[in-house]
Amino acid sequence: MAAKVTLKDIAREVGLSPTAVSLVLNDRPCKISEESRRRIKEVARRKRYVPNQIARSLVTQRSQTIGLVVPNIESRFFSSLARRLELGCRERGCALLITNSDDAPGNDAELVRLLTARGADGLFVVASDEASPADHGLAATLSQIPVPYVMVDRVVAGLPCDKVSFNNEQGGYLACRHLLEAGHRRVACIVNIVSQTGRERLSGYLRALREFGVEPDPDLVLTSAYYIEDAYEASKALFSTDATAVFASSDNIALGLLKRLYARGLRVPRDVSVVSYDNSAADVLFEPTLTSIEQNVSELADAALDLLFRRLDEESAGELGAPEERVLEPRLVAGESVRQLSA
Amino acid sequence: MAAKVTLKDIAREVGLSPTAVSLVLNDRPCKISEESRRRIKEVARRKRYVPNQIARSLVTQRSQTIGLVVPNIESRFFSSLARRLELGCRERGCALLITNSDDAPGNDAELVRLLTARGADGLFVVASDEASPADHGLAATLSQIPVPYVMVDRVVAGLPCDKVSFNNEQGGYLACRHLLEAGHRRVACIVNIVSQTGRERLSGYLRALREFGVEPDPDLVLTSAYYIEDAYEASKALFSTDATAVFASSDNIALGLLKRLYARGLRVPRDVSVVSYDNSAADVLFEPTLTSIEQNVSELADAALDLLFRRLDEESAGELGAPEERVLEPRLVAGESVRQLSA
DNA sequence: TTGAAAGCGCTAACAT
DNA sequence: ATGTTAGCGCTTTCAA
Repeated sequence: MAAKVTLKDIAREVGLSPTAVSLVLNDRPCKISEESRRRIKEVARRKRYVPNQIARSLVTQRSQTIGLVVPNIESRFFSSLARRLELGCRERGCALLITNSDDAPGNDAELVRLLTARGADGLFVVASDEASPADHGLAATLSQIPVPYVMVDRVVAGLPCDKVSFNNEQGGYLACRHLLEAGHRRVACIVNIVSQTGRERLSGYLRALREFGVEPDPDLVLTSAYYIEDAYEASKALFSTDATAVFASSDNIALGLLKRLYARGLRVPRDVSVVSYDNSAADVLFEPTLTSIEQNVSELADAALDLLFRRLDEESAGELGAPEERVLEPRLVAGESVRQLSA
Repeated sequence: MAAKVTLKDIAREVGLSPTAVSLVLNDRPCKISEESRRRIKEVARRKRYVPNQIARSLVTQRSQTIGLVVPNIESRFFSSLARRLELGCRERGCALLITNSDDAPGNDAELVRLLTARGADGLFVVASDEASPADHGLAATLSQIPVPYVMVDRVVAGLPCDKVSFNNEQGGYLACRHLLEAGHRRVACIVNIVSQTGRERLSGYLRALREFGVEPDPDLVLTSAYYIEDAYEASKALFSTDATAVFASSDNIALGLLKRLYARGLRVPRDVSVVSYDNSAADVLFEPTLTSIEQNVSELADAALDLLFRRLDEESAGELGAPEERVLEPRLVAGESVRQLSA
């Protein structure tokens, strides 16, 4: 454990002022003689000077740090998102402070405060899914923080701020339409009804049914909680229906469903057709490959980065524009898990 | 975006000094009248005062922030680790700054510097696996930073510092011994030879063979790179051997292997027995369940937290002790993927 | 019971 | 071409 080296140490050793050292080390346009520059850099390197960001932040009012709140870093979707955001921030000279809310709405607001207290210049916030559409704790906290932020993926309605998310309703619609177009009429849907995201996907599913003139059957809408095991349990109820196809509205749900189907000796798509959502790497295993609704994480991250850093630019430039909301479209990627029913 | 409120603002409003406000808001033992206390707290709450951690850090020389360098946050193992470390840090009043090295040894050292420059009080470092056993870039950087750190999971030999890791050699040994005990004699091993971890597991495999008097057969040692697809490719070579069992020395390798076996129409354990390593959630899907070598992430995180925070205590107390290295033992968890051969 | 003053390490005006 | 001064927001002696 080496000792800390400060600007002043270097200044003393070189026999110049701290200012001169600061100027040179930051490559600022100034008139310091080549000779002095050389010596300053020499000494800095030899003493392994590392500038103290904390001190710099205090005076510049910029920490070069961005905060991120995610519900669950263990989920593949969020860890990918975190990774891309971190890359993007680093490219722009910032570090990313990642925090985990464990999907507990109470934590969201606390983490937002913690992050701003630590001087984050801006925030990416993925709200807890269980947050009510107008979560007041979070909304109130966000409206009071002194830095720009972007709500990502899960969006609290009625909060006028920058937002990026996927169109979940459309995702559900695409999934169900695909099954209907393949000739299925008894299409089940397994959904986490507690989740805002899940409800949106469900309403897309219903829209597709309506569009095809198919009467929605409550018995075909199965509810499952978040985990694979929950979906495994929920899927049992399928066997007492005449469904020929299932829309599994999340990756975990798809995994639980498939496990259940296999355990029962059923084959996909021979016996049941399946459309999944947001295929995780795990699905690479499946023969046949799964047809699924894909959300492009990079696109999400890029949009969020773009929005936040634009805001930061605007902020330092003076005036900032109106909040912007971007909705990204999911895509259906055809695999081999849907059987074409002959008419 | 609200404005920033400082100690001074409150002091002015209450008509007391910043000192008084600081004392009260930090609950320091001091003699400020109950009446003043009340008013200070009142105003602080009303104005939604949030203390500026940056300023505080500058004077206390403590940022209440810990840094983490992981090779790949998208990997389940590391994201779980990150989550547990973050929880542990938060319990202890610290935030965790998570950074991703993309398994590039060059990034390790840079991130370590970045984190310390940002005033991290301590560091958890998971080295890039491809870092040579005595990676000098990283080792040199680490030996010069002014804060304590713990090397986690992947350990650079010859660096005298706190370390926590799993015994990979023992893991390989347990896996292979289990197969040998089940009567298998033609036991293949698929391993990422580029990785330090992989090589250790391989040598455990070889030790088990020696112990059972089985001559190692080079044809049964297959090399694969990191990803599932690599393992899928590598596994093809199995079919030209007479192996009855396979030790898949990582989770990705197990997935690629299984995909290959299934594609070929082979069944586990009927046709081939398999022992996996570090089962990820994905494996929950398999029927039969996989026998595998398990590493307890919580244990790893707890040990790392314990070590680092003890160091931090020692540091502020005065003298600090000698580096400590903890090696955790993996466990074999029996599933149904190993067939007992009758003698 | 309270406040003034100094200073953490750095940057940014403003001298010289 | 280089230095001085002031101050970011906070904590911490030390003095009143």
